Amino acid sequence: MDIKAKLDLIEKGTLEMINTEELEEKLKKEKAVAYTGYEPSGKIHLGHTITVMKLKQMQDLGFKIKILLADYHAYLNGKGTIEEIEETAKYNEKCFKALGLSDDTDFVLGSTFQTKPEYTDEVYKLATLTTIVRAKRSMDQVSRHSEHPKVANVIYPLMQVADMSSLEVDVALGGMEQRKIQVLARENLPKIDKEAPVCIHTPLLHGLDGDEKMSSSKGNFIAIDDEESEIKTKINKSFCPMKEIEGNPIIEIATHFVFPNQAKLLIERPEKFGGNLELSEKELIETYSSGELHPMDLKNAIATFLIDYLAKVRDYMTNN
RNA sequence: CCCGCCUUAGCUCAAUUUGGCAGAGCGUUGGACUGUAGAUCCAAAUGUUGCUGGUUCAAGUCCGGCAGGCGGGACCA
Repeated sequence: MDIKAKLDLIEKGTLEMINTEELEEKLKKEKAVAYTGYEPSGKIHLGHTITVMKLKQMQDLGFKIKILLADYHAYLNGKGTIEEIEETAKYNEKCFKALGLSDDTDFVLGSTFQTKPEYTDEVYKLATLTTIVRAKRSMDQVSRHSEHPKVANVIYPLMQVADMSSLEVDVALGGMEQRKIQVLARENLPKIDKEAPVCIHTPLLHGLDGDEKMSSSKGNFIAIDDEESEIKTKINKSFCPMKEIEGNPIIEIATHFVFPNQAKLLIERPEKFGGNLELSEKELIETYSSGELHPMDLKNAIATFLIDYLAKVRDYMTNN
């Protein structure tokens, strides 16, 4: 596959790449490193899965994949004691493997390197380069909002920037909520004589309740190891306004999971409502916006799809 | 180190001057209405009132101690 084709593949489904020219250079490298950091989370859900799938795709294209299990970051973000978080990290590692990343994937626990002298030295250097306002702003979409924000909130982004240098990352992949931290890295790493990675941002999934963001703290997600019945119930309870595409979580699941995976979505429908349909992405959008496709039929189709799509994951989770 | 204020349901907060059955909104759950969800309407559930000792027939409320949070002051050779 030529480089142009690889670039197109990587760009597919992303919101932005900063920037494409640099990524092209990275693609000429032998084993360029792509990384994503995740705060250990009680459940790995479809939102996480968007980035994991992108990592998997890049792995297939020859990238070395490093996943940071960001235990200290979670700790700084008030997600629990470091012991609890490390338990969760183990579970998350299993989830990521279940999603199909190969054995060549490096899983790195943050605390294994984030206290080393070279690392803290870089954090301190970054601390002298970053204003408090800038650091706080970079955390707007990432940190828990507290009436009593902690110093931890401004250490967090500095560490994330230092991670990229310590893990020798060529490409940093993350959801759009990471953008401000990533840009901070692009800006400040060169100032401490480190190379800034290419930054790639993927879209955020709306919560099943229609909330801005699917998030484990809000319970508005499909977890990758949810039971079949749970998937059905959750999809059925989901926000899904008739004819509306924008901000519709069920349509988003179709866009981000069905169609990258298969050309058509089978909609099983009783005869009295028009009988079965097989729709391409474009057709789905048209049919749904026109009102010809009822939300309930779409929901049933999506639930069926997800149950099948996540079957391998459930198997892996129970057998490993 | 000193002083003041705060801590009540998952969340935001009520519970007056003067101690008298711990409440509301939001959220959650369930029903009604929709061939989904939401919106709307109806209904329900939920408490170690931060912890602890005391006063009292009776304490969220008064007194003491402790913890956590917030603000201020002091110290600055």
